[in-house]
Amino acid sequence: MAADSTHKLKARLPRGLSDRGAAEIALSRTMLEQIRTVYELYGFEAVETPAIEYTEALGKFLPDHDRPHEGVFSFQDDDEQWLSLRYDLTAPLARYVAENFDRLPKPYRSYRYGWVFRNEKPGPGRFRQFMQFDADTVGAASVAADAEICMMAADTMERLGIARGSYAIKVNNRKVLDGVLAGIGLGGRDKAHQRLTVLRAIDKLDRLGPEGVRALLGAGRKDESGDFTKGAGLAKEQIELVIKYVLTRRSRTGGVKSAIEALGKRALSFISAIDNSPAGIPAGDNAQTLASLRSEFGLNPTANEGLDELQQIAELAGAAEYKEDRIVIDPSVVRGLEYYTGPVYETELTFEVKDDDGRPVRFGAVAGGGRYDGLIARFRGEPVPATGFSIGVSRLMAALRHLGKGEEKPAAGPVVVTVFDKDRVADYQRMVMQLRDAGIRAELYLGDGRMGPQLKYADKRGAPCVVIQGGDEHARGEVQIKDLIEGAKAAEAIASHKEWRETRPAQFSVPETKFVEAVREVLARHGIDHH
RNA sequence: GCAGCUGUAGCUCAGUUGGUUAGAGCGCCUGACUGUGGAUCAGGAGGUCGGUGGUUCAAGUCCACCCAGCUGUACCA
Repeated sequence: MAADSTHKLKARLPRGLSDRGAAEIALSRTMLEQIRTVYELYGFEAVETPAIEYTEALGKFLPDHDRPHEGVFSFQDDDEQWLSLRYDLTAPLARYVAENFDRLPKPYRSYRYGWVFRNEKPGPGRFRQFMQFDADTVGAASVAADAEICMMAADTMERLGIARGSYAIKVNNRKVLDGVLAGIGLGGRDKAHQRLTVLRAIDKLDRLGPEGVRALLGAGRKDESGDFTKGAGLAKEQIELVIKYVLTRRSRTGGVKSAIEALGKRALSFISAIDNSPAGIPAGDNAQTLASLRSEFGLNPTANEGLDELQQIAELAGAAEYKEDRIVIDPSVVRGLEYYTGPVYETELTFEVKDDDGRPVRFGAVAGGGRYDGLIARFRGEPVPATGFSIGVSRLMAALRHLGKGEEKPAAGPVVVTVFDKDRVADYQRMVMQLRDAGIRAELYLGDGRMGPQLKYADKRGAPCVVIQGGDEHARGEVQIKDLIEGAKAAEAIASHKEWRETRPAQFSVPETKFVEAVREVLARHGIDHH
């Protein structure tokens, strides 16, 4: 392509993807580290699989016809086999476990994180490439495994600095849903499509409210843009039963005092304060919820089985002091319409997040999971019970970033050693090395320019201080150290440029032999880490 | 995918009922200030007005189609 100045290439990022800068990477690294710490504490071990799998291994979406299923990034290998970028970490884990089944300890407890890809419409907290962090227990049929994962989810949120009450681990069971639907005459193979429509409607309770769900269960619903969604076409009594079921959870509303507390870590420090906006906390009384569900729907054996499991989870969690302010039974949780077979859970943030224009932003669940006893069986022919969950790190991070109201404090930059005299670059380089040997981030100014541009550069880099040695200092065996942070403060009181330059605020001279020590003191004064 | 709204400088926006050479603030660069980041002042660079076609003597402005973004909705393994 010719470098034609009138038709230059437009630099642009494909939508749904994002570049990340230093501050974001630092935050991400901290979050991953904190999640990992909790998972390790629970005894899970690390495992990693590649981003690409055979398409057939990822699910039922084989690229039939000529083109692969939309939503998945797929391509053909040399041998014409279809490959796809993974769209979650669960299907690849199932492949890995099935392939290495004989040598893995059972139950096999593992965690992994990585990028996953979905080719769908992006939105707030929805990306085409995003990071997930999963933990799974394979080979344990006991609901104790599910209960443990719910507790771990709660621990993880708190470890990430999200205060109790500002998140909720909501639990439900697919068997209860199935039982309830069978109870209103939606059992059986021929009603599968209608069942799906009902489940989708239930899933929208948070977003549309009971009235919206009612409409979707009946004739249909018209949204605010005038678009119409066809409903499930249920009769009045059926609708009321489903609504009754969905609203069984006793929710109460309360204010969130401080959603984010004790973030401590510097990488998270840009998250300043959040609104004290009241938010609905999906609290409730699990025992009451269960009792109501049982009296209404317990006659159905499938539902009853699911309720037993939910009860065990609630009891196990409760015995470990994980009460309803953390883990709450919520009949409206549907999740993963396809492969979940028993308990399902999702984590929601209960505080409101607003965008730059002050409008509320809906992020949806930041983590989710459940029991998928059938997934590994696809590879092995024998049922292998498994349960796990996944944190949407990218979405969670997007939500937390929105709380920061845009102000991101970049991490401190390196100490910049300026080049005063071009003939003495070697000397300056040696000073840089002395700083580095002392464990201090440092760099030589590598650009061209006089002192002005060099200091401007240091300022832009967030350098805590610069080192200057001109001819005069050199002759005296001294170096100048300029504290840029202190200097910026002093500048507020200085009005004239002349005075500004002559006073040289926050700048001092030290003997050459002591300059590393002096730099170290400046860093310590500003609380900047170094070895 | 469907629907609504929006596209003017790097960013936020103004631009009269269609009328000379399309503006402002912020940001960026240069200088005042030849050994010093800020502030102030002066100057400068930066636009095929999202694209294409049409109506008109004349289009940033009106019309059609396309593209992109935002919001809602659908789908989401």
